[in-house]
Amino acid sequence: MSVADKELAKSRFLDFIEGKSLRMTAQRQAIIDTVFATDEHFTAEQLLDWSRVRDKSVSRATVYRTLPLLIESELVSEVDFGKDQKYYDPNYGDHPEHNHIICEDCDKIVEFEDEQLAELEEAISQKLGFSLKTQKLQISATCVDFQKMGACKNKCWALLMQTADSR
Amino acid sequence: MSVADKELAKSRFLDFIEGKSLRMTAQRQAIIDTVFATDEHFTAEQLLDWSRVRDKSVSRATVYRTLPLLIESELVSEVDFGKDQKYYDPNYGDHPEHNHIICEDCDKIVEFEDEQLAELEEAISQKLGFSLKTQKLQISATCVDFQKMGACKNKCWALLMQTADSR
DNA sequence: GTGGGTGCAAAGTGTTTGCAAGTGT
DNA sequence: ACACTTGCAAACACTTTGCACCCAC
Repeated sequence: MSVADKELAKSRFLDFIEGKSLRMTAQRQAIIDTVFATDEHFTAEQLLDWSRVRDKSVSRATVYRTLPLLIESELVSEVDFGKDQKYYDPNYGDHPEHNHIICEDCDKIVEFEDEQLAELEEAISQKLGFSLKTQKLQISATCVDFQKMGACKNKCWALLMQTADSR
Repeated sequence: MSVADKELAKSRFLDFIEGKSLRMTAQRQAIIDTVFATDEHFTAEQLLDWSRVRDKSVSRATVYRTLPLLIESELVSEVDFGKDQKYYDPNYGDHPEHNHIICEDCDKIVEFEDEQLAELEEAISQKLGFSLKTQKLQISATCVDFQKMGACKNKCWALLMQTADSR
């Protein structure tokens, strides 16, 4: 997601806010700046932590109250990796196709789109008597690192970060 | 899932239990009888209710403690429809391909498999440098009822059941 | 000024767990 | 007899909500 795309997304959110005659507050500002500054998937708790770096006054409640707005405005989407918490994906606005491939070992996530896949899904839906609205494909796999070396760069890094946090 | 298949699944679970030197209790019996008596997807709470019809002494704790065994034995799988609770699928043993199409309105679920889809997923994974382990495709759609009549048979029925429950 | 927004803490919801008593093998 | 199981209720983790104060418009 380029810098220009991020700015576009942010201004689209401002339009959305205005359209519903909602207000732009410092806390919402901090939260949306945070959301549109990352390409990564995040949890509500991470979003809280990161937003607090920008504005210490952001509360957990406000994060949880802002997330539905981001989802309603279709700039962020909920994704479910079968972990306990919900994850949020800030790249949705540009790429509604929404497929993920996840490394079982290091949780590395790669997003992808595929025209042929989309067509096939449409065809299957019709055959079963449904009219496709949205779809979600998740592939669980092992990444190249793991196949070659039996371990993932990503995982080492995550462990290191965790250690740093708990200090 | 035929009656014979269900019996097979049940006996496979008994083997699994025995292999781990676990015990067959009246409560587990009631729970697995319930699981292998349905083709439907269910939640932990539904499984509790249904199991209690067979054996009133089944507790919520036992249901939650038995579900992981069913999953570990690969006879049931967890599915995530993005609702708040986890759902469980008793048809997994026979059909590990595991794709679902769900009506947005009535939550009707149809399972399907597709060879072409499986091949395409494999190809995409390779192209991205991953080695596919498992996959999960969920299509959200509207069912024929809804398209034709703006409402679903299924939904009426569910509402009726709910009313009956609360009496 | 007013209606929406906020933080806080309490309440919810679905799931897990510690414990003392019970039971299959 | 022993280790595995159970029900109960308390504990958990994540999310939502009621309330009194606050602030963007």
